[in-house]
Amino acid sequence: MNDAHSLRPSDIDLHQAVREAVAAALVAWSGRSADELGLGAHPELLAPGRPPRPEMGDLGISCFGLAKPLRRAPAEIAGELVGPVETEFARRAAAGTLPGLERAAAIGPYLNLSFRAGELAEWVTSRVACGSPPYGAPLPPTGRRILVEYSAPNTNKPLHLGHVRNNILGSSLCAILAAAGEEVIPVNLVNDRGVHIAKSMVAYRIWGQGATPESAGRKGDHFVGDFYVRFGRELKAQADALARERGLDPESLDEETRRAIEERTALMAETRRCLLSWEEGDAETIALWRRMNDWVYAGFDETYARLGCAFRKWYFESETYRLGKALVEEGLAGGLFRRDPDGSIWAPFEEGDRDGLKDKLLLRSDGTSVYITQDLGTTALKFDDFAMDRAIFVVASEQAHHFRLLFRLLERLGFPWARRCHHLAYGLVELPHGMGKLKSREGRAVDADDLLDELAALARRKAVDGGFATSAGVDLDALADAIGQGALKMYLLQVGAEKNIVFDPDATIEFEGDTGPAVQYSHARICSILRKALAEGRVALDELQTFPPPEPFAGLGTGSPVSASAGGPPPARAAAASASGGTDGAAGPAEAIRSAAGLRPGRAEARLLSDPHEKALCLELARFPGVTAAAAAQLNPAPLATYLLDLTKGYARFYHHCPVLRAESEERLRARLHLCLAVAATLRRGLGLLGIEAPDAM
RNA sequence: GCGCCUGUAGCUCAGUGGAUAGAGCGGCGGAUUUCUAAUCCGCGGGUCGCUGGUUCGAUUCCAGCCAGGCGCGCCA
Repeated sequence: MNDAHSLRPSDIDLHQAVREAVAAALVAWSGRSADELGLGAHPELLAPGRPPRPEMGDLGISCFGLAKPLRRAPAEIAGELVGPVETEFARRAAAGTLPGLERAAAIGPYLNLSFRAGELAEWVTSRVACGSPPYGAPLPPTGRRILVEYSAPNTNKPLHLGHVRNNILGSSLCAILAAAGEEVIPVNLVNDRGVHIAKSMVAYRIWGQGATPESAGRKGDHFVGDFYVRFGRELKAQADALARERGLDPESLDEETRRAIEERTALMAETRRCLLSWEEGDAETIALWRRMNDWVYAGFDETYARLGCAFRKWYFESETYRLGKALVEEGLAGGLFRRDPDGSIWAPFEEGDRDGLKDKLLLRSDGTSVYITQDLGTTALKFDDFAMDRAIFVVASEQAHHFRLLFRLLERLGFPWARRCHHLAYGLVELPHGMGKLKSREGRAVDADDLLDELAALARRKAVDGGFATSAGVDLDALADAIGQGALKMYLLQVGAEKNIVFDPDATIEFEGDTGPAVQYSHARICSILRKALAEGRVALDELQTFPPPEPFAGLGTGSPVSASAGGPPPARAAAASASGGTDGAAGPAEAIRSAAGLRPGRAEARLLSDPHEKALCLELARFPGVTAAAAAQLNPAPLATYLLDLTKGYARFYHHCPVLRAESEERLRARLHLCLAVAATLRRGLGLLGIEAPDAM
């Protein structure tokens, strides 16, 4: 607890430490308080940036913002600040809280700082491994609790590409927030009732002939999805026939007419009967519904485990769809809503509402609820369950309007937490060439499992063709899946959530350049170097500093309600991370690489790191705490994804210019090993926050 | 008609109220037969959609316009 309070970001974050030091120097020099200078209100005023050319300095501070409070020209301020900054940095370097300065210089209105390379390397690498906390490990608890709802599948069909983006975004966000010290509660809200489920059930009754996923040898969610697709096909046939009976051309019906005709088919009549008997609690119908949903959950379980998604709690629409009615009645009684002559209840919005909202139906004339009614109730239920400080809904941007309405209505109903709700919208995943968006109803969706399989197969082929992963004991299947997912996740997370993505299933995903596998590859090569160093006795195992390994955020939960209630064995692929590369036993060097990420802190060898590539790499490492903090603050994994690609490029340059095992001296070898380990640890932890595995060998 | 999102290199995308706007892919030319070449180095490539405003300074903020996407009272 005390540690949590005494820890400041500047203890591990170089940029923060620099900002604080410059602020102190500025206060001392100007004789004004930080508040007078506007630093309290705008701490980013002194945020260090990167000068355009490396020879100008490692970090630069723009003095434009100081011109006004100091009533001096920016270039003058920069010039006069050089001395005080040097003094302050010298003091802090002596205390070990900052690396020493090699040079401080004003270039125009910029105050540019260069560190002594060795001290920078020592400062950064020791904090990566042994900072409190080390890079990527969870920061001390903020005391805040954040609920993140994501995935939200339907139980009539398997997950598709749209869910993949949602799941990857949602699970990564959970990991990033947890690393920032937030208590994260990942939840799933399953749409397990309604017409679409009834359609699958009707189709199964007619054509299923008592088959099961086991008897059919089909994954449960696909098994059920097949019946949903079959229903759609048969429905179209029946509707076409009906249309022809009436002398209409089935191919040229407008949507409204088609729907009207579909409603008159025998299949839809059966579907309505099914829905009704479900609502009445008919035992046979409920039993079938349970059975089919359990099949689906078993299938989801596998896919979630494979993707690394887990939930602390599952909400089911079958249990929550009646909620919200009472809130609407309450609002009506309180005069917030109005009842129309037909009995329907509405939330009125003024003409010219600030969000452009129009009157919204809350209860139909027959008293049944609509989508938003149940969401009102479900959201209230979530706050009752967890009393969280924030609720984040990871849902496609198509529903932005729905969530604006939802939050406004909750606010109107007087819930103080309504303002703490946030819709994290993400763009569509579109197919190229006007193939349209990925809706399963159109039967053209890219299936999630197929996609993962295809990527794994592609990665496997590349590994085999390229002569990779040849060492004995490598689980090629697990490795290929880790790489395929690495490619997919980095591809999706690199792009801002708000943007639509064009996804070409044929082109799939690249493995070279700015890609996940490139990052994984760098990590694997570092592991390889360390393995060799250990094997050759260049460095001893007891020189490794161990601390709890940086596991990806596990979500504190279970894969699915099925395994939750059954308390079953962990999903088959849950151990993929540890199966994906190590060639040694648990106590061997590979295990040390996994669990240990750095040499002991403060080793003098780090001071030998003076090559420009080494320095550049250290500067890149130093950005990590700030980047993860920004990702958490913005609820956006993208900055972290691009950072890891940058770090990878920095490492690759170092790798090609600075031999490690063939360094000119043993001291230098150790120093470079130290740096490599710091990079590997940072890559590993960063990848973990994106839900990407870091195999030890590729 | 209204609301929200997007518009940056041939393509896919980063980025920022400030220094000469970056990366990957694609193209071209290179790298002591490697600590794993899924790598590295070099070259070429830009009216940051258009117009105006705020500012010492705008690709970034504001307004209008253009183009594309998504949505807008009984689907979820």
